[in-house]
Amino acid sequence: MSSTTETRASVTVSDLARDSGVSASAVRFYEDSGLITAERTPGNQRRFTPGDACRIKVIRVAQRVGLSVHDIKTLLELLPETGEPTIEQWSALQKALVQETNKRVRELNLVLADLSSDTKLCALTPLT
Amino acid sequence: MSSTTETRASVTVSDLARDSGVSASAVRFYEDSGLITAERTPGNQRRFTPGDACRIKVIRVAQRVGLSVHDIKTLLELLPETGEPTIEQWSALQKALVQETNKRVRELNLVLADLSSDTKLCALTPLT
DNA sequence: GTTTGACTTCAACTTATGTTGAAGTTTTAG
DNA sequence: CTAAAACTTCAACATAAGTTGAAGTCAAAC
Repeated sequence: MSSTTETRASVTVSDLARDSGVSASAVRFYEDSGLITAERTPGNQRRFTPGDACRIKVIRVAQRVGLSVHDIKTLLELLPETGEPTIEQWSALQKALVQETNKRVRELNLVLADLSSDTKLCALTPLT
Repeated sequence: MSSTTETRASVTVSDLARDSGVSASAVRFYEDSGLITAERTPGNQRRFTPGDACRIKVIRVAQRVGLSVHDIKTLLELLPETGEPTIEQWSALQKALVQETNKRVRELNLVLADLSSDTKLCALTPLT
């Protein structure tokens, strides 16, 4: 009854880079930053799980939202440190990302409001 | 018939910093970056015009939109290099800022769309 | 078993947006 | 005039998010 999908470490740095759309150096950077984790071969090479590509895709979406690596690290604590996340965990993460996105949208709407109330942009020289 | 408002250089770095809400070092940085210009006293000290506080306020709004100093420099080319901008010039700038803001909002809306079409966040393991 | 292509670590470099501090000069108040 | 406050330039530091390259090690194919 063991799962057929091998989730154990088998993905190399460059595999993961290819699968997730970031560079190999970024993959290493994310591991150094604690956004992803890797097992090591006896020879000390990194081995990721297939699910890590998912994790990196989440990182990329979060970056589009405007979150920093530090913020993203916090967000990813919604997922388990080990093994595949449950649907519920993914949902919680998704929800958090949606909320962050809406926050940024609200900030931009404030900017639009400020831009419209002209005098806030800058007190225009009053017409004579 | 000369104007009563003295627009000629009379504002020091720290005056401008106070009036615009940024630090003195930021004021110098913006001048170095070409976002604002200053005349110099015989002793080589910077002297800004009162209108420069406006310019810096625009810079700050533009930063809230997410524009870089480089982008902002381009934007500010909508204003005259010298003297007070006309209402039309301010309007053009405001319009450009609104457009940029809307662009960012659209980008965030794309993120929201991606977040909603779950499989884009990451292909969730299909429920058995 | 050896070669070739990945992989490892680590330090230095990059861009952006400033801040901080040193050493020296101007301005201003008295 | 002179002393204090503010100004000048310039170089170094700070943080974010990586990239690049050197020197050495590992894995895979033949």
